[in-house]
Amino acid sequence: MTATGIFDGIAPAGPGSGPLYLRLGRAIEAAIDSGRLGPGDSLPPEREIAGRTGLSRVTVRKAVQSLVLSGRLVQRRGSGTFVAPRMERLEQALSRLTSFSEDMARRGKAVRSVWISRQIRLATPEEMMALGLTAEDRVANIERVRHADGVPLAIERAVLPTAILPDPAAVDASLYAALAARGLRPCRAVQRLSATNLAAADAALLAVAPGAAGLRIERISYLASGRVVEFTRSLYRGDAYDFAAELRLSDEPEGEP
Amino acid sequence: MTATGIFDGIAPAGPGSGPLYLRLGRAIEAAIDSGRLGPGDSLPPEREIAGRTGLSRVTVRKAVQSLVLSGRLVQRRGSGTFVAPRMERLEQALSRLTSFSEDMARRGKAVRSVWISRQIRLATPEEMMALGLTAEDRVANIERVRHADGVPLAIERAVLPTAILPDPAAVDASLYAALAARGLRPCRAVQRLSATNLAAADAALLAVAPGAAGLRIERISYLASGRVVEFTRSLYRGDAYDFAAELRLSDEPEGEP
DNA sequence: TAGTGGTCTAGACCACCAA
DNA sequence: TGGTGGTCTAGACCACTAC
Repeated sequence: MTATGIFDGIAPAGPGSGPLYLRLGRAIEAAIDSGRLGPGDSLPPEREIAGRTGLSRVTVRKAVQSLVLSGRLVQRRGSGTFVAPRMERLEQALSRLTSFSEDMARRGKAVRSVWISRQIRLATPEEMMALGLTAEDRVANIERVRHADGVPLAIERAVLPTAILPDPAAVDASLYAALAARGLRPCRAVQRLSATNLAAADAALLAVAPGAAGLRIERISYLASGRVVEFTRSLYRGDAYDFAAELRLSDEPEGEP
Repeated sequence: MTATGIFDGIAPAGPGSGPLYLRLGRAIEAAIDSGRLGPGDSLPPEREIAGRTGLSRVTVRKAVQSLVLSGRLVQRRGSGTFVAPRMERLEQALSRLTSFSEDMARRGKAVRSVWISRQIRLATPEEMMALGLTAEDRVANIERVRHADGVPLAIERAVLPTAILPDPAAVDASLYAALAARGLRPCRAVQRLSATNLAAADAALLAVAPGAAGLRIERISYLASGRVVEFTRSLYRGDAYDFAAELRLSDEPEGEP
């Protein structure tokens, strides 16, 4: 379906205000919001939009780019530009220490991991800090892209002391399962979340546009003894994940117990 | 300071691989990482970079734009392009129900709120769902930009049943203080976090580039009685905030206690 | 007033995909 | 092979800032 009439009133003399690329962007977005363009529908070729609106192709591309960035459109070279399919957002509790594999299994999703790296190497200064190691210590480094039902959802880069995980190749689908087999499953973790624009390389791994918003999560996990188990830096697709947290009013002053 | 020699090896015949705008972007980023360009330093004008590298200004702008998006550069029209100042990241606990004002006061920050809107209006369908209202019910709508030490950090859009807050104009610096004065301070809340690219309007309110990553937080707060107090949708600057959460292994099935 | 970033154009070539 | 998006250019005008 190629909606007609969406591109009226964009021309320099037309109504609306502000830069032309913003006006065109709003017009396309309105067409999606109103349902005149539905998920999977194709937009006309950039050259045709340019012709119809009287704009240059550069300007059309600038308008489209902003919508690609915000995840409303998808572009495929050699194929076309399409309205992005409705993305089902996955919700994850922020207070329970679960593993990705178990989490997805509970939802009935087919999990797949694409390995980026699985090796033993020296710890970086940041990792030494997090894991409490020295410059001579080595770490098991595990990096993978997590998929659920074929959709890449997250990049996970974990480092563990070799004392905890001597052989990273032993990790199959679930890191926590491998740890549990050794009796070293963490029972507590501290996480830090922030939002970031995905760099080109990470964006490619997650099949989103460079610069798309992602959730960066750093997690340090501990055994009951207080020993550090893992230091994991993950990048989640911003359009695919919701993290849920429950807050309680605490009158106690902050500080170590 | 205007570093020289940063722009070598960018020309079409030069080394490196991939699109020219990516090569130039990497070169500038490397100059920042290596310290040859420090916070506050200015880049040469776009036209000069174009001249030195043999690229067109459009290509130079594309390279610079990606760094502006990721927050490494700041552009000021009529003035120039500068390396972004180091941003101090604020950390906030995700398990404690605190108010922005109190949180910042505890850190010794000067808090300021810029009001966007303060009104009584009908509830939208989404707000009816969240607050448990009907189509006839009205809500107090409070929208403001939160600043700490002069830096815009978050956009906060709260709606409350008029039964809870009959007069939104009574809210001064702190919403929670106003509620506490009426004996209606929430003691529990459920939050959902996700990452998103900030739309142009929101980005402008937060003084970041359009498309920059932001953290979207939806919060529904409750009284001890279970009555809903507020439904708040906030957008936090991705470059300014870290949210911290502690996770525990829970073997119990999920559900209400 | 001079210089900066912001917008816009017309046209070109390349890489990729589908028929 | 024809059409699509991806990259790139040279040049123009505007809006704003600093002086």
